[in-house]
Amino acid sequence: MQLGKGVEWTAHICTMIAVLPAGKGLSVDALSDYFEVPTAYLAKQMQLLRRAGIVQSLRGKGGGYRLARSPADVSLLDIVVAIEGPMPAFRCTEIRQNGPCGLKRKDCKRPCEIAAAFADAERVYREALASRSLASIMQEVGENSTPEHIIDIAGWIGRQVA
Amino acid sequence: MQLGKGVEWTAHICTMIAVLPAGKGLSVDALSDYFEVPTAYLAKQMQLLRRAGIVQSLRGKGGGYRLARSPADVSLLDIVVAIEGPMPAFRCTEIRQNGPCGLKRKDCKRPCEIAAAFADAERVYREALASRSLASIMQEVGENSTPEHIIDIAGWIGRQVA
DNA sequence: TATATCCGGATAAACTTTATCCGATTTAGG
DNA sequence: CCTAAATCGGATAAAGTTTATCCGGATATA
Repeated sequence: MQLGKGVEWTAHICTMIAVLPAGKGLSVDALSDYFEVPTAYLAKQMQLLRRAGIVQSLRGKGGGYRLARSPADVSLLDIVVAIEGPMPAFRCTEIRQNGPCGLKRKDCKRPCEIAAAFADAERVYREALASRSLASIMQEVGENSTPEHIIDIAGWIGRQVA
Repeated sequence: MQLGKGVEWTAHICTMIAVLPAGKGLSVDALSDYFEVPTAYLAKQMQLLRRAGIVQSLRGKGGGYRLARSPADVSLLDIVVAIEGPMPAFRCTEIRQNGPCGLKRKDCKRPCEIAAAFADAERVYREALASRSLASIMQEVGENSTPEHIIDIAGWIGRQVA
C-alpha cells in the first residue's frame, strides 16, 4: 500500500510555486534541479496536476508552471487524487458471491461489512488530507523555518524568473 | 495506492474460521474452494497471518487453520499489517535536503510539514481499522444475513470438519 | 528565426504483486 | 509402521505497476 513518489514531489513543488510573482512560472528543468528528481518523469507528474486543474502551464520561452488557484483552495487530497487517481486502496472483488455458499448478485446491493469498514477508514483518511490546504502547509513552513532559509529560497526563485 | 488481494481474502477467511468448533481447523484447500481463490497463493497469505499471531496452524491430517485469539481481539488493522507490512503509504525521501537550497541533515530532526500531514492522515486511517474487530464484523454479518445463508455456511463448515 | 518550454505518445527498466511448484516436516488413523 | 493429509519454507516465474527516458510536435518570447 504505497503512494507514488510523484505525490511527495508535487506536494513540495506546489508549496514552492505558490509563492511565485504574479504571471511567472517555474520550468520543469528548474524544478527538477531544485529537488534533484528526474526531469522527464517529473514533467509527466506536472501534466497530471495540470489536467486536474491544480496548476497552469505557461508554454514557450520564459514559461513554466504556476498554481491555477489560491493555495487555500488546493488540498493534499487534491494532489493525491491528481497523481494517483481516485481508486480506493481496498478493492472489493465480491468474493462473498463465490464458491459453494456464494450469495446471489441481487442479494449484494449493499457492500459487504468488510468492504464497508475499509471504505469508512478511507473516508476519514481522505477527510484528513482534504483538510490540509497548501496555505496551511505554507503557514507551518513559515513558522518552522529560519529566516536565512526563506531568504535562500526567495533568492533562488528570483534568479529563475529574472 | 492499493491494498493486496490477500487483505480481502484473509479478512473474509478470518470471519469464517472464527466460528469453527473448538480444536478444529479449515485447510487451505477448503478455504480456496470456498472463496475460489488460488490455493498456493492463499497458502502464502495464511502463513503471514500465522507469523503475525492472528491464526494458528494445525499440521498433519485433519489440520488446517483456526484463529489464535478471540475475534474481539483481532482488528482489521492487524490483518492489514500482517499481510501488507507496517510500511506507511507515504514515503518521505527528504527531498527538502536536496538541491541548491537543501537543508542540512541536522536541521531536519522534525519531519517536514508535508510528511507530518500524511502521517496524521494515516494515523486516523489506522485508528479506524483498529477499531473494527472481527467480532464487530461478525455481529454485523449476523444482523444483515438471512437465516438460510447462515445455515448454508454452517452446513458447509460441518461437512469440512466432519 | 532561434530558443525555451510544454504536450503527448511510445518505449523500456525496475520493482511489486500475484501465482505456482516442490521437497521437507508433521500428524491422524488404520 | 505406513500412508494420506496437511502445513512449511524456499525457489521461481508470470503479470502488472511504478519509475524513467526519449522524441517529434506545438507554442510562445525575444
